[in-house]
Amino acid sequence: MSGRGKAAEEPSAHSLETVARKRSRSLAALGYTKPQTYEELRAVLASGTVHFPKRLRQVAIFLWQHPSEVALGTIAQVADQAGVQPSTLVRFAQIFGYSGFSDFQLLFKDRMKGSWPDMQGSQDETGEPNANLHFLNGMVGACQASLGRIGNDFDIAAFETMVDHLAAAELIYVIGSKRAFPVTTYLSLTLSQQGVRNVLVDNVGSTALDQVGCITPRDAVLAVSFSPYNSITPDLVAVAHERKARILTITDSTFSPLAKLSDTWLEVVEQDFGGFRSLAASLAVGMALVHGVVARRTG
Amino acid sequence: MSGRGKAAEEPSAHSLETVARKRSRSLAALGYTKPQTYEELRAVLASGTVHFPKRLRQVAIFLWQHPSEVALGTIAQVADQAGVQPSTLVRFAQIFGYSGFSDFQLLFKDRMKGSWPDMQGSQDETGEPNANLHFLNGMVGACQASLGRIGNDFDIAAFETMVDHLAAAELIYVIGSKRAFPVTTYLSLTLSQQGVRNVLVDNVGSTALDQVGCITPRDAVLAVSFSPYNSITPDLVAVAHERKARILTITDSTFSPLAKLSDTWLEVVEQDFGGFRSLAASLAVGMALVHGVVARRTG
DNA sequence: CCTGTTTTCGAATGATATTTCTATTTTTTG
DNA sequence: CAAAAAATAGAAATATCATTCGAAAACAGG
Repeated sequence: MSGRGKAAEEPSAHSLETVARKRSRSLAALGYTKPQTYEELRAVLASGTVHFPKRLRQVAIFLWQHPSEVALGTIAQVADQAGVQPSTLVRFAQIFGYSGFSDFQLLFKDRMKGSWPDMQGSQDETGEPNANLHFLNGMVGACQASLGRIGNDFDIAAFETMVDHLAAAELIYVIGSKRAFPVTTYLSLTLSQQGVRNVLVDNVGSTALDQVGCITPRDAVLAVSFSPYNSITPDLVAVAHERKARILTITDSTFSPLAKLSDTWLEVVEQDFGGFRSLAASLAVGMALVHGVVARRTG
Repeated sequence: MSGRGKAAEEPSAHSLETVARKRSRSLAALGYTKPQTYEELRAVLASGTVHFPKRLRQVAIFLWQHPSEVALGTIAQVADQAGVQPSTLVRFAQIFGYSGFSDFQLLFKDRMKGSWPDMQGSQDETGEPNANLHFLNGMVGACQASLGRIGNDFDIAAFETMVDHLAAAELIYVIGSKRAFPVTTYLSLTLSQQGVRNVLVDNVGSTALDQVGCITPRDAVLAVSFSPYNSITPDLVAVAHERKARILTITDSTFSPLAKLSDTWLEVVEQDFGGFRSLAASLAVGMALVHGVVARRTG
């Protein structure tokens, strides 16, 4: 919001050179051009051509998932929510060629302004006095928003590929921890009910590694993983990958460590409300996968 | 964003009097209460009961017509666009009982955050030739329908009672099998993450009966069960009932064997599509329960 | 036309946010 | 395993912002 600094001038040939010599790492120096719009930024992030270290990746994930927080908040608030230092945000912005966070933030503000061109008139009077009911409504809203996103942009090609691989597999290993575990549980259950043989890797008795150690190249792994990616799932999937199994993943961003291990992956972004995350979209996609596999095998 | 000032305390009877004597004009002094939401503010402005002098009216009109500018901009930018001095904006905010512009601006930011939780809404009703996509849309529809039913008829009283009992319990046993298991898994996980001690009765090693054999009258059981009711869940709950624990149930019909064993129960009806049942509504209600318990215990 | 009150303006002030810089930690490389 | 490079955290510095306050202007009533 402040401290814009007088160094806000466009990166001239000279300053580019200087930066490149001094810090040696800026996307501009690598031939990238500074994203002028939010969509361009998203495209760059999604391309996966840029590999960030831990904290910067953390920032990228947060920007991806909570653009409105970035637009509305101060650098301190955003840094806090993303779990990094304010200076890390500045570094991130500068890597993309901006003079600092304020400059960078304009992308997000413009985006918001653009997609909400000062409506006037629409009124919804939903006075909600009860706190519990309020939360419930918020949670329902988060679920519906998550489901809504599926309708908008869904990678049907990736989905079909996943169905193909799963249908062709001799045995399907279903892997997921923490928040993803309810999803894998339901997947495994419905697969079994539909007569599709599968193994739910639940790590009871800490036997997960031994289980995935039995995977053969004819098998497929259906992995589900959400940010933060600090569970055992990536390790298990890495083993499966070494053993040359097909890896099919449901995850919530390009930055998932599973993305690069996977033959195909689907992005399913779940919304949260008050820190409680929806699973509705993932479950729906999961059911569709099961249905697809059954249809492919029987049809 | 800054200079919040130490004069942020609510207008007490005394300060009201003082202000009224000194400046003689604040809506609080006129019996108005400080608007807590953007909608309330709009209502006050629209009512036309307040007559502002020229510059303040200018402010009111600008706020009405360009709420997003107010949310995203700094006081200087907003003042500039509205054609007034920054201090005029501060005065305006203070008339409504806020300590200053920053405080006032939160109304607009919250409003934006709330109604822009990441894109949502637009559904394309294109006739879908792809079978997989068709099923996915059907599944999404089933989820949304299930969620929608919550909004219509929800027994908030039963919900509150359940929260009370759960919050009062020494230890919470979470029980559910088959389709209900993903729900109990997520319930147990989030409860633990929120610091609420609980036992997930998962029947690994067929130890479920022994686990529930440890239940005391000070404990509570949170049971989830769906039709058909042929699983082990009713048996486990029956044991818990004999041991005089509180029984709180989420189920899908009056005919559930759990209903008669329960102190309180909530009906959550999940819709299915092609034989695949949604869990969205149960999960949403479950999260609301967890949230309620945490709020009750900490608040 | 004058006087008391209300409103507005704009500079001074106090507070906050952003950025820069450096020591430390982590990672990579030979 | 050691040395070099990169990345990070944290604090200090700096720029910007929000608020206050006194004086000038506009207004209303007599």
